[in-house]
Amino acid sequence: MKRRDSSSSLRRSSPTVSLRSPPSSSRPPSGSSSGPPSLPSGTARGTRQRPRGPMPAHSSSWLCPLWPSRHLSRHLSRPRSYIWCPRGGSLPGEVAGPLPQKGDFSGWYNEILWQAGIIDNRYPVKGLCVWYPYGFALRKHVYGILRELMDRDHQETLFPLLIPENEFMKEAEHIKGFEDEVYWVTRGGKNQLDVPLALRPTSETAIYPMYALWVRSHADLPIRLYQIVNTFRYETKATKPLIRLREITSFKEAHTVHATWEEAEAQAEAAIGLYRAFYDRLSIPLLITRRPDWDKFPGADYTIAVDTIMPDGRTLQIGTVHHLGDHFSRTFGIRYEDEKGEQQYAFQTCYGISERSIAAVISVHGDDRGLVLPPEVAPVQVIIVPIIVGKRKEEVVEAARSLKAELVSAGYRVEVDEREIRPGAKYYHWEMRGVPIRLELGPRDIDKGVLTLVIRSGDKKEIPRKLVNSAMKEEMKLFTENLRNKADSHMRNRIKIVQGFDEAHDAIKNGVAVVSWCHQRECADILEEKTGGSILGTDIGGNMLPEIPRPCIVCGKEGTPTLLARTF
RNA sequence: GGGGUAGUAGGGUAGCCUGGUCCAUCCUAGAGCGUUUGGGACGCUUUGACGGCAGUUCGAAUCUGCCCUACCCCA
Repeated sequence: MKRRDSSSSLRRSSPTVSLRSPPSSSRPPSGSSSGPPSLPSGTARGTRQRPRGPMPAHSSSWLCPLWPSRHLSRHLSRPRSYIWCPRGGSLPGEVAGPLPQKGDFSGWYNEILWQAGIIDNRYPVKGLCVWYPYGFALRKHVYGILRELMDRDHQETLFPLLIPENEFMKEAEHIKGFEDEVYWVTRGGKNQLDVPLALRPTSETAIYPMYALWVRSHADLPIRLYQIVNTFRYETKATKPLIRLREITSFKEAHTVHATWEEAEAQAEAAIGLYRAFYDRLSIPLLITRRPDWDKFPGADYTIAVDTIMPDGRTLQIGTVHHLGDHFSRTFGIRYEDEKGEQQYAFQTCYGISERSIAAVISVHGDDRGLVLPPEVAPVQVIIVPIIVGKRKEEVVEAARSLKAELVSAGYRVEVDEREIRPGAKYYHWEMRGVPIRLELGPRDIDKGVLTLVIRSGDKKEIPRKLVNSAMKEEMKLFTENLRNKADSHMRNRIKIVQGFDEAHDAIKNGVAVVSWCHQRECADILEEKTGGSILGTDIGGNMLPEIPRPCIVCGKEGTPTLLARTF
């Protein structure tokens, strides 16, 4: 069975996994006397051991990532607003091991998440990750866009993490889809629970019993709610940070209720519109397809998914929209009284986006030097690097700070890097973190009344100090446009319209093959086997694809444009 | 689901086949001192590791078993 997205909700089948808390007697003694600096070496290793990956180098800043470096606090009193990254000044990785080339996507991806301070995947439970402050700031801005879009006609809510077994087991298809990957809470303290509690793998079964209570009349409809929560899935395959996780930390799931099937369909369309808008803001091009029947959400009438193409040519599902029909409303008893006074079952949709959206931002835009972030979501949009030489230090620092103040009041996220390291080291540091614009300010610039401006894409120029505000606005707009154009053309180049199996097989080595397919399962199986790819679905995005010939690539009957790819 | 490779300091390696008690080295980081500063500064002193559990043994990083974890390939 194919696995598509750990994030936005699909299925799985079989036994259940019990979560067992360790007997209290086996709990390691808490490192009572050990001071803060001993955490990484002492506590962590001694008791729980942390086998994976690189470790941030200096322990005190790992503990207190927001603390200014010692040198700085000693020489220059600096405001604490600095977005400080774990491991302080220079990263071990930046010097010891350069970032792998993006051509080695797997190596590049694993390394950049750590080096750019996004997440640390060395938490001692497989498949769980920790967000670094910088990564969390990126998440905050990305999800800020998502919230803004959702809030236009949805309301945000919060439902519990735990779902009682009896509710979870109500919808047959749904259970079959998830039961193999559900974590179960079976004990409270020393007592066995009467009713085992599932950690939500997705929240249909948490939300719909409440919807059954809330929905009374047609006047209550439509309901459009969403929540941003963590969800848990016991993935059995290899996990991958932000992409295939056992704890999805950032699942935005929307659940709507409507009077008719058609209204629900219109809502699904609207949801796709929202996701288009969301990814457009992130400059990420999309493929939009209707998933084949055997690959839809368990319990849905149909599923529409949005994917993007990763640098290695594989596709990543970064959002799904499901029309649930009345399957769940029948099992959970979500009924309303219509205008004629008759009880009717409601129709529902749900749709989700996860931190895969952030994986996409990182992967689609990043380059050999590190992250490249769209200005709208960059935690730091402008980094000011004071060029401090000898005697004019105070003057330069003051100039940098007042420049920052000016830009901050204009609404930009700006930092001054006052660390006592060489300017070049700072440039590399902030390039790795994807800061769109760097302003260098030294004695020579002050004398000339200019700033040296460097775009993350590489261009360098001088701008008059007085025009800095308008220049920022202009440069960021240009930068965003360039990002979008580059990503778009990159994607277009990876989509190939093909006629035969061999051609398809070749095309999916680097991207997506467009074939014509007749919707028959048998033909799909043959197609997938002969080409080594998976069917994403039938194209409904359209904007990327020209017309293609009609006969099915397998049987020759009438077909429709269908996307075939290697998937994550 | 199947197979492969590998876990030694924060990161990268050596040592393992042939067990021997100081686990070596490179980079980074922490503590300390000094010199530096327009594209990754440097010198000296110092701190820090054999994934876990069990077994074999006088003795285990090394041999055996189980577990955990990571990466790669194939359904």
